[in-house]
Amino acid sequence: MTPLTIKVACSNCNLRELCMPMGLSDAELDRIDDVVASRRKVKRGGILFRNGEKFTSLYAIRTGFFKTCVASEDGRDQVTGFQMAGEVMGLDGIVNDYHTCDAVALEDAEVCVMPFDRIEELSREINSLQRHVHKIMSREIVRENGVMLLLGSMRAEERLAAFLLNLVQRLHARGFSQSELVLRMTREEIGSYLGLKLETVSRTFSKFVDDGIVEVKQRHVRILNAESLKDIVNPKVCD
Amino acid sequence: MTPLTIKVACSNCNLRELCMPMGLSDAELDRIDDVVASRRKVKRGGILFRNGEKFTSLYAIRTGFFKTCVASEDGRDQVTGFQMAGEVMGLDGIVNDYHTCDAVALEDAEVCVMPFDRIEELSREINSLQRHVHKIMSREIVRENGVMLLLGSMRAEERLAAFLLNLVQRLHARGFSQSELVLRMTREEIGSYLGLKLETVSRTFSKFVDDGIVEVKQRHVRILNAESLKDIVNPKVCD
DNA sequence: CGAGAGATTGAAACCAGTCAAAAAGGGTGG
DNA sequence: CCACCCTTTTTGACTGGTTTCAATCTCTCG
Repeated sequence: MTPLTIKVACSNCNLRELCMPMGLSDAELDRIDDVVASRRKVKRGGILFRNGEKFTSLYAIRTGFFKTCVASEDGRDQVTGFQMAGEVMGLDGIVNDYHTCDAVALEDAEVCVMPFDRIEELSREINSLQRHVHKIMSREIVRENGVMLLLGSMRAEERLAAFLLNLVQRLHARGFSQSELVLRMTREEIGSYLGLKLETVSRTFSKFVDDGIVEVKQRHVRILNAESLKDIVNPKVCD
Repeated sequence: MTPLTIKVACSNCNLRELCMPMGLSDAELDRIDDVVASRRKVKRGGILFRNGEKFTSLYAIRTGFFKTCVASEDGRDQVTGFQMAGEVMGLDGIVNDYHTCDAVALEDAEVCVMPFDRIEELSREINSLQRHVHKIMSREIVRENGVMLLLGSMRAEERLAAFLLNLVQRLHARGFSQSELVLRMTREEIGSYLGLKLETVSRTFSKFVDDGIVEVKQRHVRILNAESLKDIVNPKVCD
């Protein structure tokens, strides 16, 4: 007989190869279970944390899909990232003890709440956890470097191509198709992330369809020619 | 009599309020001195570390001024930041054990080399150091969020205004003037950072001069009207 | 003093933005 | 189950900010 309730724990989470416990031994895994204080469900459109809110915890996504966005004083805002299962949110809050962005669920979601003081405590004892926390933060820095390159020097087609390739690659790492994906976000949110207007995103999708590179039906995208996408991102200079 | 050589140590560094040892007690300060393994001088134009190089250490700037830049495969590159005294470089290297950007000195510089395994070791023992390391990484994430907002949604004038205000604010924190600064980088490097061409940077400077907001003489900039700059960055919506 | 890197300025081209209208979905309530 | 409303998406025409290309100018440094 299976027990009625399965223990809330990293050790039996199917994301353990991707998420916080990555690279930990079984013994260490048991100890990290204490870090996950609780789970929290967030409905589509719901807010996990918002700009200005007190920072207490990091959040690991169990299911669902999020966007994070920052806003300037005059109301402009910018999507800074899209996060999926196994990814960690909330790192922005550490420096000033309050969050500097909003985290919004783009579909019904569930996250593991990891109080940061517990993480710090435990990572003093478990070297591989300490290392892992550092890597997660460093990975975010490197990711943002890439986005800066994209925003600073790419044209609309290059940005959208890079975006699609990145999404599909991350989905593939989670066992989904390499060529098909369902966008969880609107054209406007894609545009905000890529520094483009929603009309430009739409037009660029249409162009890719005309060129036979992708099929698009609303939010369903099928990549017909990944090589072309890669060529768009990194044009080969021939001379 | 003063000793002939002053010990290479955080405890007698005039940047200790700004740099790695920030917020540590005197006792802890003595221990963190061990982290700084050595100093390294980098000449103007010299490279501290480059993309692909093995990651071993973080670097705290003692004197001088750096830029960091990433490059895409097809040769495009993007300045991801300008760093000055007391700021830490190399965080990008943690995640994959090699650096993913270049760090180039824009003037003769000296850095403190801090082997990362020593930092990890010591931050297991000294809570405030652990916290500080986390804050430094988080600060970099938040900074990059701000740059994404800038690159994604601001126009040329807004970008340059934000850039000048940011620079002068950081210089002021280091005891320099609130209204005068010397740019250590070329128009092209500013443009790369701001996602603009060098001509656009130059034109925008000229426009600010015409508007009486700044005086510019080559790399010397005097801010005549900081309020105007702030208004440009955050236009007041009046309705 | 001359050479070369860096900066400024002008004119034309172009990519993305803006404004506007229409089409396509998706969800809700009768 | 269908009609209707609202959000999202697409497409067109036009505008405008930035880039591109080119010429000139200014400093710095050997």
